[in-house]
Amino acid sequence: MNRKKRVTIYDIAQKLNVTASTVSRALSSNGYVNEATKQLVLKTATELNYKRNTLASNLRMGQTKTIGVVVPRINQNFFANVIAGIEDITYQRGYNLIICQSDEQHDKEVKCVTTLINQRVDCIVISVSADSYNYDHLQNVIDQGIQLIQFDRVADDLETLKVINDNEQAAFEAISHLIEQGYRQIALLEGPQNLNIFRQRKTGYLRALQKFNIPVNKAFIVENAWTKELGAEATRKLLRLAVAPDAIFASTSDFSALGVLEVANDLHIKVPSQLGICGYSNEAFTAITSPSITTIDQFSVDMGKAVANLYFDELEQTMASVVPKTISIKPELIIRGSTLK
Amino acid sequence: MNRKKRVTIYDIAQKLNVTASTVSRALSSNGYVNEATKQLVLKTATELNYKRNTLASNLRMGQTKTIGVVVPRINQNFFANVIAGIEDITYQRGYNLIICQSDEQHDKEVKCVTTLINQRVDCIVISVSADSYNYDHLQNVIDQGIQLIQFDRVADDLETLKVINDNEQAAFEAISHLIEQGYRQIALLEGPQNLNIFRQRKTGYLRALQKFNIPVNKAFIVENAWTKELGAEATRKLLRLAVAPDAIFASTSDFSALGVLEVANDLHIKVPSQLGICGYSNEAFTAITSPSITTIDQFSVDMGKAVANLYFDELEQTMASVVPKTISIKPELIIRGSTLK
DNA sequence: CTGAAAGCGCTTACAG
DNA sequence: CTGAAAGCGCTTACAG
Repeated sequence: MNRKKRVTIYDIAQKLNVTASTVSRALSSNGYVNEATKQLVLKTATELNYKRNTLASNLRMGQTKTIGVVVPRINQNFFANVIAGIEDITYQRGYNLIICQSDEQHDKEVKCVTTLINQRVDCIVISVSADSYNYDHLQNVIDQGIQLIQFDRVADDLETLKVINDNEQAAFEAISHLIEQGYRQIALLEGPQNLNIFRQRKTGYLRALQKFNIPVNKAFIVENAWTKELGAEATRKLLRLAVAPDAIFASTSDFSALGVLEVANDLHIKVPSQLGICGYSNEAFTAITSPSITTIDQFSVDMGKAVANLYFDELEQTMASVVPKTISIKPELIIRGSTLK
Repeated sequence: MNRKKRVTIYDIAQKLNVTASTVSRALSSNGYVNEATKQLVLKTATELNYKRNTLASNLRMGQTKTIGVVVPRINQNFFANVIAGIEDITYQRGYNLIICQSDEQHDKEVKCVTTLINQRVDCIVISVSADSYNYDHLQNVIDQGIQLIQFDRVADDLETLKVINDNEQAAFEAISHLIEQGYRQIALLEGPQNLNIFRQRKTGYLRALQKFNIPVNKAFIVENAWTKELGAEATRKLLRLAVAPDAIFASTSDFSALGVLEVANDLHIKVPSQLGICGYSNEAFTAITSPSITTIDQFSVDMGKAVANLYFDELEQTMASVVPKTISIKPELIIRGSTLK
């Protein structure tokens, strides 16, 4: 380690013939310090290019002003946006962010959480991975007295602060819209049902069909059509059915919806007249396909901000044990060419 | 702070009637410890749900195993991918990442860097903001004895480790391709020239024209057409020229190229026959527009991995002062419909 | 208003 | 193989 010797409060103290206590008080504006001394300390600190050692400070103070974030994938649009939103708020408050990605693997997620606990972060913000099979590691966070906020993909049973999208309502509105446009044979591409978000979207789908008295056709519900490729594959199968769907709700993602669109184009099936398509997430590309794709905007940056604000709001009531609380953000159906007959 | 008292090595020591020294040695597998004692310590540690306090450990050890990353925007595809790449490698090495975004603002960038210095990160990885006007803060990093790696947008003069794309060559190849396709009136949408990447792309553009003996038309070079809107605006102006371009190289980004394409479509100008379009970055959407857009892939995830690997490789030669070194990644021209006559 | 002292939780040379 | 002690760089009650 070619680490150079760094200047500490002792260096400043020595130079000014005072003690470290005084320097510390001057630098942190904590406790009484003679104004003249204070100015002198401040001046000397910049002269010597002093940088407070946050490590030592944190260790002493028992808090790190750091929030740990665990997401399945950093470079997935939705999560990147949530992180940006969190950063926006936490930065203003002088907090740092430690970011980890679980790569959708439960084991890696557990390791990430452990690391964050070891780092003594003040709060852990998490959206669980797709193959999560238990939540002991999250319980552990709570047991360690670290704040825990879940967002988007949450473990329902765990009583924590949560920020979610109203997925059920969004799906309900999407399907209602399809029905109003005259579609009747509506297929659902669903995601892993161990994730709350996909369960909820399915519920919204079923609720809408029920409301409009449209029978559920099990052949129309395709499991795990998450990617573009899987969406395309599912579409090919669906379109081969004796009674083929006249609309497909890719509840997993816009990528999946894109797969649907590409297959439709390949087969010269006209969208939206012969086949309606609705995606989920409002990825940038949905606006520029032809036709453009109807989708659902999740307000991801706002979601991140809500997460961060929740932390700061709940922290104010510092001593009190945290009351579980869920903030639900209402997504918005963005109606575009792919469903407008 | 409802922080609970956490279990420390002293708690374990007390329970086992040994000292903290022994516990520490057992936990870190450092120095001699009786195998039986060691197992006992390990067992007790898990029983008590002990988590090492990384803060204290780092303070004592003088390193944090943490890398700070500063990017203009976390939720920009390119940067999100680079971060994911960095994370992939650093995670394997047990390193943490602290992420900051400068929001393209020099002042915020300076603050981010200061925070990271205070955090005593072992290394700072940065891609500078668009309005950077000096690099004192980066010099400061070096002065503090912290490793500095620049990537993509770098301060050329600063002698540090760098990972860059060969922007000039990429632009050169893109323009050469356009010329080979028969385009002769090639316009350039350029980005802020204080950023090296945009200077280099311009150089590549000029070099290609020169090679093929095509005179430079100053009216064809449009400053600062960075976004979709600005790209569109620039295109409208360019197409109104007495001698209008027959191809546009949106060297700033694919978003800009998308703006070009949309204007062309609006004006019923045929792409690629009447107008060729080339973007930069290989954003996902470029593959699915119609026509699809020729662009340049930067291998962003690989770039992130290269950054991280560079850190670990140079660290091995620990004591030696770091020799400035630049790794150049060769981007790849992705030829698509928008330039294939 | 300032100083002396203890302590945050760890690690590690030094004895034994 | 284990313990006693010092120290990483701060902060803060307690005296004065």
